[in-house]
Amino acid sequence: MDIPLPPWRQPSPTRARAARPPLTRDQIVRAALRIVAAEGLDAVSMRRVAAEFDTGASSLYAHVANKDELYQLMFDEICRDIPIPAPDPARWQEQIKELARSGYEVMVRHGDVAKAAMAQIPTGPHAMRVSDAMFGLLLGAGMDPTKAGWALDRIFLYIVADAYENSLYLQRFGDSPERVHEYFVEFTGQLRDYYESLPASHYPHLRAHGEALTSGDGRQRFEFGLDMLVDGLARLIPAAPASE
Amino acid sequence: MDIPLPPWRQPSPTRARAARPPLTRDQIVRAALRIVAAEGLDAVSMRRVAAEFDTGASSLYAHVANKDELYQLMFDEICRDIPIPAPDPARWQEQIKELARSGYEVMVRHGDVAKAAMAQIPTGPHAMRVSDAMFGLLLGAGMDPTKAGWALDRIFLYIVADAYENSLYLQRFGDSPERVHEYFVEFTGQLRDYYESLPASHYPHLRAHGEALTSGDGRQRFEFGLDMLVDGLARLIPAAPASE
DNA sequence: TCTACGGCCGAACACTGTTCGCGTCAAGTA
DNA sequence: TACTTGACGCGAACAGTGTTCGGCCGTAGA
Repeated sequence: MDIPLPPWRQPSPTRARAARPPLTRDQIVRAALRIVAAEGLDAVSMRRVAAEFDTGASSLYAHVANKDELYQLMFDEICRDIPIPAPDPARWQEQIKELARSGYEVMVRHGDVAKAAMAQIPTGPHAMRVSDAMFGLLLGAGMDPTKAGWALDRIFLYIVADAYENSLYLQRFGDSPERVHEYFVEFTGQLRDYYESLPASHYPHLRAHGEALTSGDGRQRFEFGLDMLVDGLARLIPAAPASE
Repeated sequence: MDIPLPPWRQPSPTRARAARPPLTRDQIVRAALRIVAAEGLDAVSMRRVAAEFDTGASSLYAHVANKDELYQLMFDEICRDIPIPAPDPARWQEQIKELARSGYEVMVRHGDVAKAAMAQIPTGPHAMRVSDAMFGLLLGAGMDPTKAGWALDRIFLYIVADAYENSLYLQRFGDSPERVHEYFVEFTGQLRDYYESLPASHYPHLRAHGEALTSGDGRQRFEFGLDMLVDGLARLIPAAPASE
């Protein structure tokens, strides 16, 4: 039973079980995020992630319950990169916008992880840190806790939804990030032409304002919607003069 | 060649090619919507839809380019059910909310078709009819076309995103629609307990307001966010006193 | 020293969207 | 009336997917 192996039959030439570092959740999550950044979320399959460690998909299931949990872990890992501002109640509107922008930027930078974030109550440590900070800003502005909780929910829904929508556009426009802008210009041009070619009898307003409907890029639109939300919030502060 | 078939070998017992009505896009789309209503969007596979006509998946590809186009057609078909209010500029805020509520209701009623609507510029005839109406309300309120276009975009993003999130919750809570409410109550209860069990050193605000954070159902939250958006909109009307 | 256990992993299952190519039926043309 | 053409119907197959099963092995505990 203990016969030494002949030299031409080593226990798999050099690599197999030689000095394999054991898998960990963190390594798996980071590998998945690497794949998202390089190839998009659709490329993140269990087999693809496992291939990053020269192994099969089933090896991952010892560390991660299923793909959904992997998504949650990826989202939480990303939230680590969102900076938290020190609360300054006088500037609460601007601070909410700053935090929202940070979150949006992080999501957009990490491609379509936003998809994994939709419809998840944030329960990871880093996601909750961001939630707690935003909630604190709302409370500090003088809102009652129930409305602050709803506002928190709505603002995050907006951030995640926009980031998700954005990622779907990028995905549709092709894989080359440097060509995205010209594809975008071409696409909005076609869309404007289409609106302007509609019969005015059926779609009078779309027909008349094709130019306005296709103006502005993702950032401008995000900012515009953020203004809408925060301005609407100002009405909910009981005794404050809404804004300066 | 014209020998009559022996009685034990009829041209497929009774049903096969007897009097098959030809497939049409409309029938396919309606069958897909039937499946969504009964079994959820995840059950809508090409094979499943084809099975509704006792045929194979490949038969559908003569009428529908691919699954994405089928999704778009389903979404547009649903938009047919959204009633369009006759514009009354004096009540523009309430009318925007009515139209938004109608859209939300229709999406929620049709389960997770909202998923198919995210990141789609609406180009179907019925979807554009709804867009044109909402755009008209915004213009009628006195907004300049560019801002009205952005507002249109943001409002629909909000509606679709919330409906989508809602459908994901329903899906997660199990298949029985009558049990959804009690699952919801149980889930929010657990979530509240979880928040209240957090270390106050790390998450002071979440810890302190678990009750407030888990209050309100989907409708209340949708309405709250809608108020935020429309109130924020009121600031953009040049010479109007914001509201009555 | 033996035994248990937890991580590793190939194979398999039941799916998915989509394509290929063969049939067959209906309408148009000579 | 005979023939051709073309569109639709559809079984089979391809390349994927998430997940589970069962066996393997190396290490840690009794």
